[in-house]
Amino acid sequence: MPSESESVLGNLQNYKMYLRPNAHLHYGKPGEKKSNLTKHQQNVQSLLKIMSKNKPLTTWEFAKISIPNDMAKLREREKIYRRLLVGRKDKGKRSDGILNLGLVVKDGKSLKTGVADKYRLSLYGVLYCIDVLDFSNNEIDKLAEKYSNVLPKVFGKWDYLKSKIGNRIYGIKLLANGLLADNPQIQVQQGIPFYELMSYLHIKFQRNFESISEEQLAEQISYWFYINLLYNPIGKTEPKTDGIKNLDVIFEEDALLKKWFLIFFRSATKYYQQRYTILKKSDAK
DNA sequence: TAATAGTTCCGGGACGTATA
DNA sequence: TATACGTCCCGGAACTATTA
Repeated sequence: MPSESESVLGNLQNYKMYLRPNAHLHYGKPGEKKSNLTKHQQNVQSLLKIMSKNKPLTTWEFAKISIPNDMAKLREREKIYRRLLVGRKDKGKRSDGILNLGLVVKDGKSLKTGVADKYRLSLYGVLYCIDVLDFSNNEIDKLAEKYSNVLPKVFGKWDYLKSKIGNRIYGIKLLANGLLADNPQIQVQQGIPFYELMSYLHIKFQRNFESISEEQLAEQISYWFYINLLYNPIGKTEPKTDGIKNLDVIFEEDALLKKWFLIFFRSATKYYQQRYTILKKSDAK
């Protein structure tokens, strides 16, 4: 049950068009030097970084990570973090926190004393970290480990995927950078339905422009990830096989994953067949 | 066992400074 | 200059650990 203080997430187009530029505006852009950031922006980024390395935690626990020994300073830091997350009220005016923008979500409760909310990055928070915080591959690995249950088909299989495709796994950076790859001008090798599948992916989720559940968003991101692996710039290496068989390297030891992807592939095929039939019937001759 | 101290979480506000 | 932010105050509730 999302409360009024939490934001509603949209699909990937929404991320590209609104959330990502908005987050850049408020909390910093990729490649921006740390010295150019306001203190507030640095605070937000350092909190996001802590979140990327941990499971869901309370504001108190986040503060404790930075200040383990000094109670007075710890209380102060806890307050800073809580205000960054949930916003604050000053002279009757309310200003939003990062929970409101959608980079962070509540996930679970701590019952140590009373009830306290736990927080973690949203999927877009994850993408923002990869996009802006200049993560090394090791940091992405760590993030994938902690967020494996949020993005099960990618982060949940991270080590397996890495053993199969190596560094191409970090192609997730392209998505974080806002590259949806649904542009027909992107050139791929013949016989690879890269553009067709990417386009269909966006068609499939277009109804979710304004609102999407986290599970559905994880699906969209996961499809994007595997479709992206089909991409090979022309002239680099000749493909040994055609079409989505290129993904068999990954799928051969994971039948469920293969099935999941094939269902998507077939519904794409069906979609284009139906469209083609409509065109065919309306041909003036 | 009962009092005391410490921890975790929440909230409000004053006030000076930084940012637009 | 209006607004947002940082820093420093404060107190209450509810629980746990320590001490006497």
